[in-house]
Amino acid sequence: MKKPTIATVAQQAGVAVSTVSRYLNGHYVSAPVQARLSEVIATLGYSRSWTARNLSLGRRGCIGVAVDSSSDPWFVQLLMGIEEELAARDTGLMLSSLELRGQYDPALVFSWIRDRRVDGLVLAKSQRRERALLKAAVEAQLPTVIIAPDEIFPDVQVVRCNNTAAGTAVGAHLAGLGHRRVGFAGGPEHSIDSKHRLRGLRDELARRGIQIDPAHIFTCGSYTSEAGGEFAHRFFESGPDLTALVLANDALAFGFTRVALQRGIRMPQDLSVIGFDGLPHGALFCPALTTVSQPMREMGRIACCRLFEAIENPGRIETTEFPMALLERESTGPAPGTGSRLPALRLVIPPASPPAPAPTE
Amino acid sequence: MKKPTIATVAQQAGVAVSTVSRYLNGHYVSAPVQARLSEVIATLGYSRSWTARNLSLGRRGCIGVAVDSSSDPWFVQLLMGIEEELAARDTGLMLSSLELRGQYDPALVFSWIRDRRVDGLVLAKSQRRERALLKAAVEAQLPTVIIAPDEIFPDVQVVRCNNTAAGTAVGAHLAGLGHRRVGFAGGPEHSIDSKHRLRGLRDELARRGIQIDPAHIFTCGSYTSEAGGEFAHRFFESGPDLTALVLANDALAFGFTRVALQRGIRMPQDLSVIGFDGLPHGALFCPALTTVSQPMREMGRIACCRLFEAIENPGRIETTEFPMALLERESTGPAPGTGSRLPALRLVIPPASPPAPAPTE
DNA sequence: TTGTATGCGTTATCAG
DNA sequence: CTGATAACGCATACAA
Repeated sequence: MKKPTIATVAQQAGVAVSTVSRYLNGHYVSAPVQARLSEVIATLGYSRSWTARNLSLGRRGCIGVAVDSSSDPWFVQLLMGIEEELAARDTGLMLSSLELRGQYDPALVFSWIRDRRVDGLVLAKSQRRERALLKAAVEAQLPTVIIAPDEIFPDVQVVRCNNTAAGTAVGAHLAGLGHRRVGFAGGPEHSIDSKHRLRGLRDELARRGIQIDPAHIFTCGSYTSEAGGEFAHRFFESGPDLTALVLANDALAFGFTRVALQRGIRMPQDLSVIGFDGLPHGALFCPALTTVSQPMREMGRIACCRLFEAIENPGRIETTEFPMALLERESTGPAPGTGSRLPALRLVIPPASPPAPAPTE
Repeated sequence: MKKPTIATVAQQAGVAVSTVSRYLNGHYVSAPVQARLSEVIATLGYSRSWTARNLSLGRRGCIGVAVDSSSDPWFVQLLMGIEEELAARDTGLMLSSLELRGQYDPALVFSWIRDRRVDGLVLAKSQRRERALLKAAVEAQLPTVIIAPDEIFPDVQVVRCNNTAAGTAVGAHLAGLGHRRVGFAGGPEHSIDSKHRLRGLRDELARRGIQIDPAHIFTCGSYTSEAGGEFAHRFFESGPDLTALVLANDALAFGFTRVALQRGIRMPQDLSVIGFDGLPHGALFCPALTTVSQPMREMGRIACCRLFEAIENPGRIETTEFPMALLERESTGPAPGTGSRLPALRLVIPPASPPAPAPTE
């Protein structure tokens, strides 16, 4: 018993295939025929072939999604949103980690564009090096939307967050806690996100009469936790006089926190630390990382919507901006008050009774 | 200027479309024709339509991948491997998080099966509740492979890890560090993985003359970090006499560690903790979590390979088993030696000079 | 409102 | 080895 096709349905219902097609696509069909068709389709268990439909329509039935690494926890949240929207549209997905094999290799995405292997493209976290990719996509007239680009790209649809406002929120938060000596550690040299986050922070602090010493504006060189860890060593060696440090993203903050903890720094008693992005596993750390979160899932969803709009109706270029939200966890606290902050010796009393000693058998 | 088709190529080369098709699929074509075609194709920039090809071959050109949540860090690693293999085969992918909207909903995957929306299915971490799904797939004769099932499923291809051996490795590791009082905290009640990991651990310890007190075998009820945290509270309330605790996976260990740290437990000095899975971000914690890692990316890759084999040549049922590898990080250490392990008072000396006191402006 | 005929780009079958 | 030609399943002008 073969799978029923549109022809089977037409025959069973005593109408022409084109009528069935129209019915399927919501075009005009008389009420009685409509009823008959819905019945026949149900009893036959018919479902249309998306492959054939796509061929006829000249579509691929799938979109391409490219990102530095598809295991990036930030991207993963995005993917949830993309998945959600895609499921609703019975559309597939092709994934490309630009750094899948350890080094940057956009060849796959270029081939998608060249061969029109996908109906549209979403690029997450595009940087300067993605320019060629964007250019190719625009020239091929392939609908494209970029999410949270860390560089300025004209002529492309953008879904991003308001990083300046996020910086402002951090400034307000830290100032509210009484911090007056605040530092900032940026990511890559030319990162627009870092610049915006810093600007928001600086402006908000300035508004409250607090200046950031230019010597306390650092750069980590990248957005990885490794870079955060390396920076931490440099930071503590130089022993800057700060009560709070803002890192340009969560990954940096993770790496930094780990090294700080290893060095015996108490958080937030000795130093308040805050990141950006709102990665879920930041809540698992001890102390849990205070951060400013992006609505990543929603961003993924909306990016997909925009992309499908563009596929159906090309030409529109628009930017959607989301707010970020302060996620107050445990790594920020009141600024150290009076007295020495250099605890040469600390007393720690475990709250619960730990396991008794192991008998030496 | 339209996109060239196989017909364009045939015409330009002065041969029939069927010849071009054969050439494209690596069938027999005379050398001169071969040369001519490769030339024409290059100058024309021709690339074939996968949609049309799939229609003709009766394929969908994409596979379905289902998992509890596509943001699960374990799955994410798997996805890298899947992505890798898929890219090599120009195949798309449909994603379904079974718990995308907060509750279990396999409807989407059922519809994939019913409508044959995908060429094959990979199910990650299947549990008892996935039985109906598996049954439907088998009945529909849809090629399927399951990765790391936590339940016994016959008649399906399986890619899994050797959990018993992993338990053994943990046993050897802990015994080597001098631990003699070891506890184990399992996941869900009926988890096969938990059982196997425990069995390996127990057997190896027994082999070395160490018994696990049945009272020291706990269950967390699930595999989440929340469950790990809740368990930690119960665990410390009861104050069991242990020097090492093995948790059935990394997520549990994360939750447990956090609570332990909050309670002032030093790790590994007071208690050694170890998990299973080898999630990358376990290395970011302080202390970094010692664990037994699965080669997740490779598992994803191989699962895909098996799936494609099954698609081309159905019928074969085989199980591929991978070894797990001890990943020694910082949360395990020598068992506390002689003397009291109850540090009523501890001295902590920060290794580096922390920031100087903030002046009270 | 419905039916007819044709195209979408490939692959496979079967003669030559 | 190569060339016609019939599927593959659906959408859509165009005619009725």
